[in-house]
Amino acid sequence: MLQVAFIRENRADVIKRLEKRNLDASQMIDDVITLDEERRELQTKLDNTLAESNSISKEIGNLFKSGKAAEANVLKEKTTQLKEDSKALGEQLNAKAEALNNLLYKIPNVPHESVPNGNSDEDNEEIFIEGDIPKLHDGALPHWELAKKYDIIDFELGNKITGAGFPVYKGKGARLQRALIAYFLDKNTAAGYTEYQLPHLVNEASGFGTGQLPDKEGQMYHVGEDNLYLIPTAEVPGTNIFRDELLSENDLPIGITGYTPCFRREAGSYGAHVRGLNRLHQFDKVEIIRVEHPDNSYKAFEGMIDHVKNILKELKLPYRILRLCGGDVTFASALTYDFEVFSTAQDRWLEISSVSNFETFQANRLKLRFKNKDGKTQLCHTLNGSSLALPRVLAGILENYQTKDGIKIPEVLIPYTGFDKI
RNA sequence: GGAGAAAUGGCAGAGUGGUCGAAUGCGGCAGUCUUGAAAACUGUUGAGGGUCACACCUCCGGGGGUUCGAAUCCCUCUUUCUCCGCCA
Repeated sequence: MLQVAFIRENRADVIKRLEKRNLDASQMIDDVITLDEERRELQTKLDNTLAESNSISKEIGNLFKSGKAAEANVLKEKTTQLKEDSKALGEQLNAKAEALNNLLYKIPNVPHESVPNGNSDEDNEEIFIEGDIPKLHDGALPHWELAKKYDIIDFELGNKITGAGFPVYKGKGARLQRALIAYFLDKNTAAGYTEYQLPHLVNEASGFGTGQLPDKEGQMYHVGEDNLYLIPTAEVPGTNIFRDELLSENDLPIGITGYTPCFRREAGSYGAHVRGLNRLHQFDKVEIIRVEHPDNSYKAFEGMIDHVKNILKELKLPYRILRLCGGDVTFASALTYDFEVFSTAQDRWLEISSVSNFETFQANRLKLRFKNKDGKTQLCHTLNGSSLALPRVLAGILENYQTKDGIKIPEVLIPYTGFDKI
């Protein structure tokens, strides 16, 4: 969430920049400022009341010690009213602070200046494109047909065991999944990221920390009995490592990577565009997460982009990079670049990675701070990106690498798969 | 699952009703010494709110209570450790 002090000091600018999200935030921003003023006023009143009763208590202590019990008892009566006052003020203050917080939770991050205007994914800006789109033989198939033809992914079996959106990978399909995970992790660790194995269920506090709660509660699977959530992305456990942390400046930058399955309810998405691997309830992803000094976060962002580019280049997949427009950039993000791979047999682009800089938006919620050179505490910047999400990369490989007599395996993956053709 | 113990600053660890935001050690920062570094010595060093700056307020796992006054007493929840049981 945004910092109140930042909103207060940059009121007009915040409103103007939020307009890029097609959001008129002026009312909310003004409410924040008013609520904050009221909150501080109550706080001062409460503080003064408490100060008075603290000093009386001290006096009472001294009087008792010097044997003046009668005088002490007179003072005791004075504190009764103060106690009532401070209780009432405390309740008002809590209510005010809660109202302020609830409002702050609803205000999205301020987009970076480079974010283009726009309403939907159609307004995203293509900033880079690379790789040759292969000419496929006649009768080239979309990946769900290929999966059946070569018996490497069984969607119906997943339906039987669990339900739609939980595919079963078999034989070379399963091995290819494992190969991709290992390959991605190796690339990430070679780039300096520390590998983590993270929990696949998280508690409520973690859900709030990265902002899935309270808003996107319906998108996560919830384990009611223990009040835990299945992670929709490794970002959640990975970033919550740093919840309530006060780092030293020397600790930065931090880069971690981890493979996890991801679970998404995807309530409300149906139709032809979700066929096959295009949209699943459970899928695999290797994530990269960075904690950065604010001065360095955009440089780090570029570094992450280059890193993902390098992987796609090695896989020899045709891809493009989009700078998301104000209408499409996610709630917590200031700047997001999406990577899309061209799926030749479907004749469409598939999103395979999304790299974002959240600046201090997540860190403010997480209370992730560092002590700067002057000894002051300051919020860190957080960033994350997929490196990479498996299913659509797999779709891209199957479709782009298909030949009349089998699917070739990208060269860099052969050491991981142990075979060069499906 | 049963029995017991515990949760304190960046970390370790004292503190059982007022003089405690909290001893001590480590770590961090600054300085002295040194060609430089290390060691040693000296000083400094929790977080949040509030203020131009002070003052002041809050915080000793979370929540509630007793009391004029709570890190300290009571209730409750959570977590950790030890022993027993079960077990990949």
